[in-house]
Amino acid sequence: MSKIYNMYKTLYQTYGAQGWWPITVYGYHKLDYMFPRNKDEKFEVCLGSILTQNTTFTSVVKSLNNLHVKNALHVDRIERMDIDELKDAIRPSGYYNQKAEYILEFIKFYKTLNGETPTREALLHVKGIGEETADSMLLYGYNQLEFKVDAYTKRMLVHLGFVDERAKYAEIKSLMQNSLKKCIKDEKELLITYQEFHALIVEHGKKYYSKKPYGMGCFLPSHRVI
DNA sequence: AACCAGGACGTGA
DNA sequence: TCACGTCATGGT
Repeated sequence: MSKIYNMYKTLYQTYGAQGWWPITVYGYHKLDYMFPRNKDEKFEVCLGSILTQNTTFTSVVKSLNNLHVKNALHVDRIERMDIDELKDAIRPSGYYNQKAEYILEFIKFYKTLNGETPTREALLHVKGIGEETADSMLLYGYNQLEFKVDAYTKRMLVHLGFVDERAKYAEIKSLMQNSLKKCIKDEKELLITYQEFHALIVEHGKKYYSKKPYGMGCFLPSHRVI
């Protein structure tokens, strides 16, 4: 019925469960989702979401581990940490000057939450948090039904003819969410599907949508009618 | 050696 | 609104 949902099923059958978001402290790539995430995990997901901007997650793991061995994977510790020490810890994931600032901006906001789930709107007002990072935090940290769209998602959907090249973030997000909502009525299953789908797209994207021309060898069916 | 990675922001037109 | 430059380390 839904080509998008079929796309998900094909990717899942191909690559299997991805188990995102990978938590580094309690076990990297652990495949149980742990509903709901505890406080430390939420915070780690948020930090990782900032750190992973335009970088590979393996670099992020190094940064998070640098913080962890300093026992600094906590709000108060990072806040009190010397700024240069923070920059040094997150250096492996690049843009360390910007990201250190972003992290401190986020922590200021995070403390006002008192453990509550942030709204998307509020997250977007924090410097350094754009649409993708906000959805990343909400989807994987707070288990909210916010589909995460990234560069791979757009490239793939453009290549397969689902959206136009100039499609904006919100349009692509709506396409994915509306398609999946029609097919999946159970909320928890829908959430896991959002979480897995994005992870599967990244896995698939690394193989077929990182080098130009994009989509070479991609086995997913095109949306275009022949 | 060039190119890209699980982006966001600031600027000028 | 939008195209473009900038931020930076690390792997291929």
